Amino acid sequence: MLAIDVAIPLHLDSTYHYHVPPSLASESAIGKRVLVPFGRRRLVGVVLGAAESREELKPVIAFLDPEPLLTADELEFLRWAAAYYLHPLGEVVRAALPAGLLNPPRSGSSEEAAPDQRLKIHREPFFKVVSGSEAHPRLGSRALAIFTAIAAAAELSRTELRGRFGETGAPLKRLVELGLVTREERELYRDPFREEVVARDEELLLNEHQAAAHGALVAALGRGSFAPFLLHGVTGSGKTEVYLQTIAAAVAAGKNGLVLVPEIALTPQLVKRFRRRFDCGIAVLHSALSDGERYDEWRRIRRGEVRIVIGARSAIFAPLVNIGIIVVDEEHEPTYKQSEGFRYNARDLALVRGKRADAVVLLGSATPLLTSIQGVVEGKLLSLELPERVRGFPLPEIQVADLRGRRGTVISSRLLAELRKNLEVGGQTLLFLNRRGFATYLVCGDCGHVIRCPNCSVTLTYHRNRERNVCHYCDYSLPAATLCPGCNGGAITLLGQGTERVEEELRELFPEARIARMDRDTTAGKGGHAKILKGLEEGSTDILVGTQMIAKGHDFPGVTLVGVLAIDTVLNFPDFRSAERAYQLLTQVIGRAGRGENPGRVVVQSLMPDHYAIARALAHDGAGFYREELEFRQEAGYPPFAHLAALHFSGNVEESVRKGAEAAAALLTALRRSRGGRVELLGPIASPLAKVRGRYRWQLLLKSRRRDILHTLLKAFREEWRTPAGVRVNIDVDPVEMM
DNA sequence: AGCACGCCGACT
DNA sequence: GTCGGCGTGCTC
Repeated sequence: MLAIDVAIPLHLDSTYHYHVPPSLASESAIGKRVLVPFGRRRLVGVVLGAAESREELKPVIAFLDPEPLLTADELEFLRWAAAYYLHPLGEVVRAALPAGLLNPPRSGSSEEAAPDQRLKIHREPFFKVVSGSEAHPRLGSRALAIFTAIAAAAELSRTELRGRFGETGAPLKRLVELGLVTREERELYRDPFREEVVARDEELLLNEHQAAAHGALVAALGRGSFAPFLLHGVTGSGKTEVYLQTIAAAVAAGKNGLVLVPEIALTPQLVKRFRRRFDCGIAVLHSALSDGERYDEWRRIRRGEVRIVIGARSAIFAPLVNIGIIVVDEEHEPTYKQSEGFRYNARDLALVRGKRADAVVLLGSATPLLTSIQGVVEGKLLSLELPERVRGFPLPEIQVADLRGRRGTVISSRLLAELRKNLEVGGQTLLFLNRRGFATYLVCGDCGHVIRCPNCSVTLTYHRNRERNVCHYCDYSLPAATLCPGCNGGAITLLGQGTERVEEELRELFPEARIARMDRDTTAGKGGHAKILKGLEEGSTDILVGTQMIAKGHDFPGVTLVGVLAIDTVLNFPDFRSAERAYQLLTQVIGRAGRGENPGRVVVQSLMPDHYAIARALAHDGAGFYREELEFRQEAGYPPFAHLAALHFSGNVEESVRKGAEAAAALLTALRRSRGGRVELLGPIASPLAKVRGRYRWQLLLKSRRRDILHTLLKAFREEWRTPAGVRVNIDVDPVEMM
């Protein structure tokens, strides 16, 4: 009897086997969803392949798809990812499919009922006039009007007809019966944005560097084998145009293109440029899509109706076939990393998927990861450089406002002077501060009590427009108290400035200026980003204050002043990559200035203006920064070639999580000894035990120079160590090097 | 993740 | 005497 291997979307280490009753045997296929009994539940899994038949196997209940959702090749890729990230395959598969497809059926629904009822496929009848047919003399006036309308439009949907004629059921039926009109039911895709009309545009003339990069990429496409590139181009150097023209070459050669962007809500301009440039089908997997809309986009891709897919990190799993090129825009962005559940890095997976598909992989950035720079040095990545801004536009002029000895300064006198000047000439200003809220640190002036989150033990941030103290870690909040909860008396002092405070101060300083703020608090709703960015684009905003989201990929030629209020908060972040992050952020923010003939000005405030990450960013000296950072890491014992892995433990009971982590540490130490060492146990790091969203968490950090050894050790750990009940372990493989 | 099985405290 | 606490283990 036929038996199959099924991936179950639960946190389980193994896959499960079922037998297929003869009546269903013809439906069984790799990549289809299958409804199976599991314990006393019924779950939806995915068919992985054939299995050896055994007597005890339970039978599958039903196959849920007429055609497979995933190809064997895609499943192989997911298998690889599951093994590499040491994560259950079923959950990896779930991450790769549109949300909801693997949800279990609601209890009580019939056996045949699709478990994806939430994701209804929309169908719509379309009406077309049969060629050569003429209005029938016996038609009523309504039917005649409808017939004429359909004839004029070539084809009309029922919705369109209803909009014009009201209820159209009877006359349409008659038209069809008379053979004048055909009715065809088609699936309808939901996408509120597709209708947006965009004007075509033409390819831009490439400058010498762009042309050289483009030439190398097209040549690699022509060879049809895996070729990974790093496109290192300064801000404003025209990387996007290189992407566009290279993808155009791939499409012309009959191949498809996949484009990953850090966060699609922040890159509407990039998407628009693709829509303007290409006539072929484009799927955009943006975060504003509902589950249903996302499912529709997914099906368009699956059916081969699109040639180009643009999306955020999960788009690396898009069911696109025949991939010629994968672009990872802003490859240094930390958002490529999924940090919950199945922890993967889409930037790394792009290289793996590209290799499997014999595709060109193009990692683009003005501030690449140190890892990528090292990849170039080692010959694993091919380097393409765009050292100049397009049309020779100059880089902005930068000044440093040294904050040493001026504690508590939010806006230095130098920045204030520049702001005033810029407002006078009608220029726009971006102000960057890496902290939202009003005050980031609340302390009692009398007893010194600090207000902390009871769950996460981090300090709460005061938000003035909500009048609440909020934990930025778990979202816990309290009504803002003016009296100290510690001594029931002393007044709370507000320390540490956030974007809300800066906005308020600016309104006092420049009452006539039009000021906006962009951070997670002001961009919450659908289209929140777009609204704020539009204000800047249309010139109805003079000053925009914001967190790092203002640093990302927009071109605003009107911005002639950029102020960086406190880059030191990034630099002093407790992470060995903090210097790299600071350099990247600073360079990106600086790059927002003067995207045009006007070079613009930048003022950077810092307590550590001489730090190499800051100094090199200010000098536009990327090469210098990477050289110094490499040296620094080698000295500090964090060579860029070290691999890190974190074991995350979480559960509801403090004791079991701590004990679990301790037992894991002991086991890892033992394993390391028996397997030759060369892995360093660094953790526990940061807070030994934190409570986040009601769950206790603990993490262990491992470091090794050899990925294979680290990986073997982690794998052995997964196999040998039994997770205590109530404790969940996630392994975060953070390959600092991964080519 | 559920869901059951299984042994120890307060209830109709 | 049972109802039910959640610790432990299993799910083809």
